[in-house]
Amino acid sequence: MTRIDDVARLAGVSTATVSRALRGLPTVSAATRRRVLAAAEQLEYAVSPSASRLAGGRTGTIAVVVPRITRWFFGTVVEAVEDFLQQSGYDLLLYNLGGREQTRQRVLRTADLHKRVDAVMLVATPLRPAELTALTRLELPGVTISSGTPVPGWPCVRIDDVGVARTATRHLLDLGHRRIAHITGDPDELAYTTHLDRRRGYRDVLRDAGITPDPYLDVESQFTIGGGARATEELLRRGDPPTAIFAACDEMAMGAMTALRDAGLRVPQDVSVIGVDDHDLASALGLSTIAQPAAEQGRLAARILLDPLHGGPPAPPVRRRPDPPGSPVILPTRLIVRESTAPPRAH
Amino acid sequence: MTRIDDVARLAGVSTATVSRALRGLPTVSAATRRRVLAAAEQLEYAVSPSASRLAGGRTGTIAVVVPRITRWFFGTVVEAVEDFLQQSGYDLLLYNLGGREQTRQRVLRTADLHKRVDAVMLVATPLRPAELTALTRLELPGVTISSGTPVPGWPCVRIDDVGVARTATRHLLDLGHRRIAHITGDPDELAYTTHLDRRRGYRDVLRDAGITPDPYLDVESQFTIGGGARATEELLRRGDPPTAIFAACDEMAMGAMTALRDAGLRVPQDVSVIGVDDHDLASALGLSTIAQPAAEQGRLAARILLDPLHGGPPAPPVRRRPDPPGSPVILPTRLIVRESTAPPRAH
DNA sequence: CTGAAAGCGCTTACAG
DNA sequence: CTGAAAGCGCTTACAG
Repeated sequence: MTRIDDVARLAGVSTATVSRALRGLPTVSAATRRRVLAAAEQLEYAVSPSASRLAGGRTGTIAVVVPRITRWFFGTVVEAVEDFLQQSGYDLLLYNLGGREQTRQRVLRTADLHKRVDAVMLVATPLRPAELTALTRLELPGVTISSGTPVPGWPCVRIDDVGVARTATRHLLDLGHRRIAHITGDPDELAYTTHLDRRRGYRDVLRDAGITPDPYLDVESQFTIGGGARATEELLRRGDPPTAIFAACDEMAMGAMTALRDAGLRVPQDVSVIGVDDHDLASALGLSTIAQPAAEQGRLAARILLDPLHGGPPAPPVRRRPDPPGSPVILPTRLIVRESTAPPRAH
Repeated sequence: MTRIDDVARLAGVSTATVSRALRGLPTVSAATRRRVLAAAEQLEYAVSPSASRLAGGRTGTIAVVVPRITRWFFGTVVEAVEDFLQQSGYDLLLYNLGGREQTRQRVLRTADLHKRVDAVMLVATPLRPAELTALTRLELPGVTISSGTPVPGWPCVRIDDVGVARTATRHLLDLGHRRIAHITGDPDELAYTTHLDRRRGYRDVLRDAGITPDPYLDVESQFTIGGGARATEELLRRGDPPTAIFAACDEMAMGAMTALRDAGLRVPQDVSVIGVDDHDLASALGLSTIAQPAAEQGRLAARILLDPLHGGPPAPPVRRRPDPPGSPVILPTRLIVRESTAPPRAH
């Protein structure tokens, strides 16, 4: 493999100059830069990341932590982030927690993390108090997406989860529903707030309409298709089924549709169903939903993260954001009405 | 951050000994090892990957290249691979091609890759001749999953795509169908063989049954839900619809079910549908399919890749597999009959 | 705008 | 089983 001194020799300059020219630093004359680039091209030179990182103190790598890459939201976010990082010349180090305690500890072993990446993106990953303390002490730049623990100094990109639930529930009320159930996920997980926020929005709107939220119509399970199915079966088992179900995500809504069908109930004639996300399959299934911009959240978070990291043209390594940002960036969501929601049948 | 000499000082040994003890090399006395580990623990020492990589010549990183992480098969594979690598102490560098020429070039810029990772896993990513040549010259260890270009010296983990198609088609024939359509994906992509293999199995079985494959019943689109829907719409537009559709993957099958429903046709009463994968949603939708072990393929491929990489306990860096493996490892698949396939209605 | 030299934090022969 | 020393391939003050 060609090294930097091969390029330096061919271009007739020092290795320091090659380094500067290749990184686009402004302190290199146009003529010299041209010669260096030509030499590098000719020798098919690629910088050694290990050497560059050791000498420069930057890793050029971003850690992206997600609960489960196979869930629609996280896959979509990662795809968008990877795209952005790739174009910016950063590597993406993927951590898929997958509910494994061991992985979790490895990721949040902060000394490990600190020497491995320049910044961290935490997607819907709530932190335990000890983890938060350790991470904060690191002074690594970072960004969070979606609900989770706010990390001091880290910007946050998300949607308005309470608002989303309000919109969904109001849509069902507007159609004339009164017995509206809610199914949601992950009660056992850490300090997730997504399911709490969405439940809050649901209850608030019911109360505004003069309806007392009925605990019997509120079932927790997992944020998956199977979780939605199980929650719905539980709902049906309790007797006196609702005329509408607000599922905390589309995957759960799909599970609900299946469980309803299996129970001989038709959607929307017998029971209306609405979810949250606008999953790829939602339109195929005719599922009404509150669309959230997943890719956009990933892209924006990546942009925010890299912006201070670059620290301007001469790119001195910046170890933390100059101005710790305040409130989260809230991206808009919108109601999409499809075939899975309709007025309840007359009594 | 603590460095190796901090640990050495506390333990009262040289940095060389710390290095050996921490990596578990056998040439360290038990007592010394204990002291080193205690010191490292006490100082919360974590090795610097950059320094270690530069000095050791190994990156401890595996590149995983997938077409689109958001597609079921690839997400599931990546999750399994990440799990395995994580447990083995390797980092996973994710490359999501996403049809972007630019990313593709960056990934397959071999000098870049060589300095960045110890090995490569190529998932369903066919190579252009120039890419194959460059990659082969690198002498990097690697493994491929699913169809794609065989790389000399790289093992391959996959399923029998021809066999899968045969089983699916035969299932439809056994039910009594004669007008069986096939919808598949990615004709524009590079030298994919998946769609070719599956088409071959489909045609072979038809011919065995004395049926001449009808090009009018064979539509190409994309390997996605939308692709399946579009292919099916095209099929219906051509008139005289089939009584059954064999879709090259479950996502296309789901799109087909939607398109059929939109056209006022019922599944399976009017048209039977079968896919390939056993996607998470397949059982929810009652979709008959040929199940393939996606996670298992990822896990196995990771194991194969790391096995020679470790090269035994003393772990000297091995640059290529000792014995270039021969034929691919073929994992079993199985027919799962659900509600989307049934005998055709009597004429 | 450019170069010589030090240094980033490890691992690896080599010697004992 | 252990240590002293060289070296991995860059980047960064520092000096000019």
